[in-house]
Amino acid sequence: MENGETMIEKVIHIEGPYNFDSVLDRLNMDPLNVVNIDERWVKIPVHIQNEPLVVKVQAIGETENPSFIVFCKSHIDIAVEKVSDYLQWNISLSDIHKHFEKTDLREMFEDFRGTPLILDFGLYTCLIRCLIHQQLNMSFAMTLTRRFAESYGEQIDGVLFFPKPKVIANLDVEDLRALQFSTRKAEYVIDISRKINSGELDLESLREMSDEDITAQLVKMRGIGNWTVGCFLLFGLGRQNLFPLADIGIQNALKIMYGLDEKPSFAQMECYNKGWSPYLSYASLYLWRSIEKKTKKNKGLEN
DNA sequence: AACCAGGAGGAAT
DNA sequence: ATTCCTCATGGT
Repeated sequence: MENGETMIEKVIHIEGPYNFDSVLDRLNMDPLNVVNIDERWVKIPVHIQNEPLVVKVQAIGETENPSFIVFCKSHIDIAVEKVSDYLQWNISLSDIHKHFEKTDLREMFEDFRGTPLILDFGLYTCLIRCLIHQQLNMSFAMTLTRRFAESYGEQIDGVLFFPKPKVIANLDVEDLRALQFSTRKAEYVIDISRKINSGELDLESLREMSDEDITAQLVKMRGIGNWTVGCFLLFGLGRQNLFPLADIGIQNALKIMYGLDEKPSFAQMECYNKGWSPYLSYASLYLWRSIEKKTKKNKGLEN
């Protein structure tokens, strides 16, 4: 991109509302992502025919009339397809906003209008990130993820590509313990990587399956519980009707929203969310958004 | 300085 | 089928 090699580019228009600045804001919370808030772009690591390729996406439109320029060195059409999936450009947020106008999340959806669900950059990436995030505060979870990616990933054109299953499959528990993983978490991550590497677990094949079938299959594996499958379905596959009951963030958001003295029970949560189906994932997303703290970096950019 | 974190597994009921 | 305990370590 900066090295003089020829770039191909393509302009994409999509249906609004779609607030790309909120996307950049979220991506920017993860130090692994290469984001420029002022110039409104992000560089996304994709694999095309097993070859790594950096794709830069820059916004040139606004929330109600969103458009982008996509830049990369080759395979522009496949690259656009990939980033369309990751950034969920094919999902109509106007329908979803219409649905929530009739619910008690109305204000929240107005406040964050056009905030799309975005996916992790790859299914393996998503699954491992979910595993690492289990029971950890966001800050430490990011630290662990960063150490993991920097230690075993690959840096290409200034973008860090997430480690491949093959590399992690060959590690010992001690290697991840050295990064301050717990022994258990290290075992989970390595075991699952080995299963993927050996072909015993094929994440791509899950794309065709129902949420229920995927859950049944994944929960059997050591280290993957309901919460992790929920996150995988949501941030890996972009399934629209997930509501992670066990998630402390959702619980805290509901507690604040309804002015509860304690975190809500599962039964209460099921009761609140009745009207939000079949877009529970978006309810979850906006609830998370409602309690997100801004990073120091973003605070500095306000006003 | 306790208590909690965008949980999960295993043992003890 | 539930309830309780442990795991590692950083944040608050």
